[in-house]
Parts: sequence; C-alpha cells; structure tokens
Amino acid sequence: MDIDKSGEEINFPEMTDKQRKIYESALEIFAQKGFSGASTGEIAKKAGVAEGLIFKHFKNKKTLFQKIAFAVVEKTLIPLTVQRIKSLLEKDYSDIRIFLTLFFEERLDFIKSNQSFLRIILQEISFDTQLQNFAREQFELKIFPLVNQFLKRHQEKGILKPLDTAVIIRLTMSSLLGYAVLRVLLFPDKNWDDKMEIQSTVDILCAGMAMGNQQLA
Amino acid sequence: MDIDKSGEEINFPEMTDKQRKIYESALEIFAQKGFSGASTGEIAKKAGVAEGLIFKHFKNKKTLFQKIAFAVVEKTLIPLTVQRIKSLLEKDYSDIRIFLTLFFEERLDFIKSNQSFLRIILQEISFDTQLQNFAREQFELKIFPLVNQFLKRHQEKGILKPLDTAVIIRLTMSSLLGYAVLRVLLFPDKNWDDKMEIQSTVDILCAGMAMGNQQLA
Amino acid sequence: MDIDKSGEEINFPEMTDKQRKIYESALEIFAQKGFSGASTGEIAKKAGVAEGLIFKHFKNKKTLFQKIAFAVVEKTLIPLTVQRIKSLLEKDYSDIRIFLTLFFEERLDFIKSNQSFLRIILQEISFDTQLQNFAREQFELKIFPLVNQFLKRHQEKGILKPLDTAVIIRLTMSSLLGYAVLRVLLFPDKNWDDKMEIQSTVDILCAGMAMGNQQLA
Amino acid sequence: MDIDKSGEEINFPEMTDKQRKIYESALEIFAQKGFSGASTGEIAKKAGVAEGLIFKHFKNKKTLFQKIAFAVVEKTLIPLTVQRIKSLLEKDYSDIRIFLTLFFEERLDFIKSNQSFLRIILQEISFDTQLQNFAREQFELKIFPLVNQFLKRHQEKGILKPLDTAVIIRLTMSSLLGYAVLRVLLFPDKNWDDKMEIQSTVDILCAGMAMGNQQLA
DNA sequence: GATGAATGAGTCTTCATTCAT
DNA sequence: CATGAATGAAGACTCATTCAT
Repeated sequence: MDIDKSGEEINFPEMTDKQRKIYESALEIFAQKGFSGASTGEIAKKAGVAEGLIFKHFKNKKTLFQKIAFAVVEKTLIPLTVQRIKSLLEKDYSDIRIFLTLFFEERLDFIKSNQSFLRIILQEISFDTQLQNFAREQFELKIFPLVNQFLKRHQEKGILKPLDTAVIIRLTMSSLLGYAVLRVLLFPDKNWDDKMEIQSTVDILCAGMAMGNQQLA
Repeated sequence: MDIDKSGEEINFPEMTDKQRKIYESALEIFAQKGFSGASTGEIAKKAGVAEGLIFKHFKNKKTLFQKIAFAVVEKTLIPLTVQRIKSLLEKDYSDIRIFLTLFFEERLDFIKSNQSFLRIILQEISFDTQLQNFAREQFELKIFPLVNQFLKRHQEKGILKPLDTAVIIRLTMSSLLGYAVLRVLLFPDKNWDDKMEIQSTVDILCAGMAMGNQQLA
Repeated sequence: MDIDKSGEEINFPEMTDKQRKIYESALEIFAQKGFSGASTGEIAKKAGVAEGLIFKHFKNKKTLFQKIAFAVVEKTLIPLTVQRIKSLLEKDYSDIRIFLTLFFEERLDFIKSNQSFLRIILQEISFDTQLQNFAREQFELKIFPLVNQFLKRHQEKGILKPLDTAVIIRLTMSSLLGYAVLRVLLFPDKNWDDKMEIQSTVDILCAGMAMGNQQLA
Repeated sequence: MDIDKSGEEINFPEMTDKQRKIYESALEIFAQKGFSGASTGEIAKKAGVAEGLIFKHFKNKKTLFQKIAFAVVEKTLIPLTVQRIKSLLEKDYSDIRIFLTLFFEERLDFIKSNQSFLRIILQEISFDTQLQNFAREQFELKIFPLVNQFLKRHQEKGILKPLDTAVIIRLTMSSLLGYAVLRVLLFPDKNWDDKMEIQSTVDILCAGMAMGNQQLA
C-alpha cells in the first residue's frame, strides 16, 4: 500500500461510505492494472459492495476512471504538493543547492509514496485533452505562483541567475521527472543510491542556475 | 503512422508475409490502446488475416505482446539508435554544447518518430523484469561503449570535466527523458518551442559538465 | 426424457429457478453427448438462459459437470435406490429365487428409467478417483447395510448358503450389471426377452447361492 | 501402453507408414479422451505428421474414428480372441470348472491388455447401429461357432447340462463383463483379489450349468 | 504423398451494465 | 440506498478442414 497517510484525510464529504469504498478500491486497482485490465467485478469485490452499486454512483466504468483521475489531481496531488512544499518555499536560502537538494529529496519521496495516484494520471493524461488542460490549470493556479514567487525572491537577492522562471521550473521538473521515471517506474529493482544521484543532478543544475560563488562539491 | 521509415528495412526474414502483417498490426494497436485494450480480433482485422492465425504463430496474446516488446528493443530501437548516433559520435567537438544540442535534437526527433515502439516498451517494462534486464543489457552492450569512448576522448582533450561517465550519461538521458515525456506523452498539444527548450537545457547541463572556457549564451 | 418422475421431487432448495434449469439441461445434454461433446451454449439455450449465467453459478464447465456427477449419486441414485429396494428387503422369502427375480426386474427397470443419470456417472467415474471413492462410500453407507442385514437374516433361516455376503452382493450386482450393459447400453435395439433372460440368470445364481431344496426350473 | 504385443503383428498391408502412424496415434488418443475430447492436431503431432495429412487419408475426424472402431473389431479384437481361446477350446475337460476358471482368467487378462481397443468400442457402439450389427455378425461368425461346438461336445459327454447354448454363453459373458467393468473401468485402483473373485463366480455359475457330480469347493 | 499456412465457425469465459426486489 | 441475478456482446483461444506448394 503506497497511499500517503496524510493524503487520506483529504476526503469527500458528499460521498457515502460505500461510495468512498468504491472510489478507493477502483483507484488502487486501476493503478495496478490499468483501465482495461481492471474489472468492475474486482473493484466491487474489493470494495465489499454489490456489482450493481458501482453503476448507481458512477454511470459507467469510463466515468468512474475519469472522475478518479480528475479528483486525484484536484483533491490529492495538488493539495499534498502544496502542503508539503510550502514550508520549503517559505524559507530563504543563501545557497540554492541546499534548497534544490531538499526539494529533490522531498519530491522523490512524494513520488514513491504516491505511485498509485501518479500511475492513474500517467495512464490517462496522454489520451485525454481535458485532463491535460485541467492538470495544467491546477498547476498554474496553485503551484506555479508559490514557486514563482520563491524564485523571484531569490533572483532579487542575487542567489539565482535572472533566467526566465518558467524555464527554471521546467528544467528542474524534467530533470526530476526523468530521474523518477527511471528510478520508480522503469528500474525500481536496481540498486539506486538516491543521495548520490540527487547530489550529481543538483550540482549540475546549480552550475547553470546559481550565481557565481556557490561552489560545486 | 509514426513508424520510422528507415526502421522498416530492418526485418524478420524468417516470417511469412501474414505473420509480419500480424506483427505490425499488433505493434500499432498495442501502442495505441495498451495490452488489455487491444483485442486480437481487431489486430487480425487490421492485418487482414483470420483471427485464429494469430495463435498459430504466437501461442497467445501475452506472448505476442512480449515478442514484440523484445524485438522492438533488439531489432528496432537499438539498431536505429546506433545507426543514428554513430556519425554524431565519430566527430570531435571543440565545444561540447554543439554536440549536446545536436544530440538532443536528434534524440527528440527519434522519440517523435518512434512513439509506437516506445509506448510498447514503456507499458511493459515496468512490469516485466526480464525485459528490464534485456533492455539494460542491450544498452550496456551496444550503446554505452560508443558513448563512453566518445566521452573519454573528450575528457582527455580537456573539453569535458573528468566526471564519472556513467553519471554524465544518466544525467543527460534523464534530462532528455524528462523533457520528452512532457513534450511527447503528456502535453503533445501544447505549443512547444523545441529549439529554445533544448537550448536552455543544454546550456545548464554544459555549465555543469564542460570545462571552463565554453561560455553560456 | 428418461428422468424418473419420483426422482424429480428430490430437489435443491438452495437453487434459484434458473440455476435449476441450467442444472437439469446440463444433466440431459451431458448424458446425451458426453462432457466434451456438450457445449455450454447448447446447455444455456435449452435452459432458456443467457450463456454467461452458467458461469455465475458454476465457475466453469468442468465444475458444472462434476457438481452434477456428485449430486446425481448423492441426491438421486442413492435415495431412489433406497426408496425402491426397501420394500423388497423388508419382506421374508421362503424361496430366494422369488426375491432375486423381483430384485433383477426392479433394478433393470430402474436402470432403464435412469439412463441419463447413469451415463453421467459412467463417463466420469473411470477418470475421477474422488467420485469413485464418494460413490463407494455412499454405497457402503446407505445401501450395503440394508442388503447385508437382509442376506444375514435369510442365511440364519437356512434359505441362503453361508457364503460371504460381500461376495454374494458383488456377484449378483455384476451379473445384473453385465446384463444391463448388454441390454441397455450396447444393444438396446435387439429384441430382448427380459423375463426369460432374468429367469435364466436367476436360476443359475440360485443354484450356487440357495440352500438345497429350492429347485431350479 | 496397453497394446497387446501379439496383436501388433496383425497389420494393414494397404497402409503407408504415415497412415499407420496416424491410425495408431488416433486409436490411443481416442481411447484416452473420447471422440470429442481428442483433437486432430494432437493426433497429428503424436503421429509425427502434418495436420493436413490426416484428411488426405481419412476424409474427416468422424470417419477416422469409425474406421478405427470397425477395424478394431475385425482386425484386432476378433482375431486376438480367436487365437487366444482356440487352444482352450480344443481340449476336453472332465470338470467344467477347470475350463471356466481358465477362460475367465484368460479373458480378464485380455481385457486388461486391450483396454484401449475396448474403450474405443464402448464409446461408439451404443450410438452406432451399424457397429452394433457388425460386432454381432463378427461374433456370430467367428467366435460363436467355436464356442458352440465346444459346449455341445461337452453336453454330449454329460459334463454340461443340456441348456440352450446361447443362454450359457450370454450368462457367462455377462458375468465376466460385469466383473470386468467393475474391476477395470470403474474401480481399477481398488485392491482386487482376482483369483478369489473368479473362483467364487465360477463356483456359482458351475452350480447352475454343470452336471451333478462336479462338486463346489 | 506430404506439408503447414490459412481459414472461419465454434468454444468457453469474462465483463460492463441493467433491473426486479 | 443496496443487492445480486441476469443479460448479451465481446473476448481469447481451439479446432476441423482446405489448399497452394
């Protein structure tokens, strides 16, 4: 079970108990087996409800899946992210490498703990333009401003080079994503030395983004 | 159809015409719909053969899928990659940024043209340890030595910092992968300025990996 | 339809109507065509239900067949046999030939009326050790004691020779079975004179088993 | 493999090697799995020939099966029986029990060694009137006269009671058949004491058929 | 004669979905 | 709200049979 415990508190007050059970079981099974690989029968069994009940609440399988995908973004991934990075972003750093290292560690940990949620999104998002837009909007509305403000503050202080903040964010994110895909999805069984890998990545990123006197190791 | 034309020449001489048709149709449909989402009926129809014939040649759906996944790595992705990067790696560069830019452009182009193949691999590889090992072996045998030799040569010339070549390769690859996932899989419909994005990425990577006098833009 | 009418009253209260319909149709079709020769589609059609319903209740075709085979022994063949031979065994006979004649007639009639059930068992029993044991147990528990007590009583009265009752039973049964196999299974279309055949058989058996003064014809 | 070795010499000169291979493989597989349970693919594989070849020689599966059933009667069961019982029937017996014991032992041994052939016949004969007639004809033509002459000879000598020989034969055969069905088909795994069982059966049969002074044990 | 690729109807089974209770 | 029996279409897979070589 890789469900983030703090995430479970973020709940859906409008749902009945059984509805929520269905939702949670579906989430887990979709994450394990993909949309087509999961069967409503299995979901119902895991949720401890009658098969028919799923269709009282969710109309059909596709809808159930999509509702989950959207809700995962809005109710889980975004809030959890905000909650977790807020404290990191509130502080001021004299050396950006310290921040980046903490950030990468935190995000990798987040990805590890929330694989179920992420797998759901990865499955769906490349086929569903609506979800793409929704995810982007949510990101731009709730995450981007926080990070942007943080970056600008440190650029003003001369800690960061005056690059386009969107570029900084994308680069940082894609480096992280690249590592995470290799680390978590493709080769989870390899012996990874996360500390060292993050260190190397951060060093190189910093060399490009940080102002002069912050030395590499 | 996003099948790389030069790739189609790499064929399977032991296959009959219909067998190859099955193989190709299956590849495309699996890439579009995933393993469970694809039906053998649809594959047969697209291939223009009787459904039963699939099972004469491939025993079952899972085997068909796996054979494709393995063959894609061995007969398509690896040879195409070798063929395409060889000319890049034969030259000597006085500024590593020139190489990295060409490399990123080439690889992104490759990823765009071979989405079908890559999607197949991505689907399967996170569940199939055998495929993971096979892919890693093939990479370490056929790609790594080429790149390694190139890097060592440029380190000796003082163009590259004397970092562990494995780290350089992983970092470069994961930056590329991260960008490609965003660019091709997750948000293919966004307006991307590839030239600019690659430029920024390369600049930052170079700042970390290149020796002193190669200036950033 | 060769289903024994009195047998139909022995039913399965836990079954729904459709479930029973499936059960009955399957019984008949398996009896006619054997396990592999029967198709679930045909069974469903005969039962007037959707084919899928069979698998809601019985998991798979083999299970359906086995459930039927076991139930036929326990719920039909054994109870019917007990019910039918009980009255024969309660009486006392001064000439064992009278009993044997009645017994053979009754059993042959029973076999004729319950061919469906018997064919099911014969198909399965030579391949299924569990069914063999179950059938033997049921016989030894519910039939053997009745007959044994009857034989002992008549041995004490000096009507029957003091042979091992197990041997008497096996001989009588196998003579009956041999005749029944020829009569009902192998050559049902021949013109049989059952009265005469039974008479001859009984005469010879009696000569071996009955005490002295009971004369042969 | 329960094929009688002496039987294999009785061959089909008009068949090619492969045809005979098909015939033999089919015989064995039909015997094991029944008509519907056997597949032509499996038969071809076991015979080491291409699937299509079966249909060059035998037109279709049903025909193959029927040809086998008829040939088994004509070329195997009858000749083997004749060959084996001839020596038994040529002698003269002063006590019919000696003959019957030898006969039962020989026949039980025969049934044990030729189960494959017998299972084929049992499957088919109850559904196929032609085979019924053919089997009866063959029996009446090739076996009955031998036995009949033997019985008449011993009746004339006062060893056997002057009963209808057809009745004697049927009774003897059905006693044997009944025992064999229990012994070989239904409960092959039970611990049988064949000697004792045959002894008891023969004793009782003799008491009915033999003339007075041949005492029971 | 012999092969084995190819067919297409058929088999068992699963599954999303509906509906009476 | 909740159940689970029932459906029917579709799924993967098998198999007897044909045919070009």
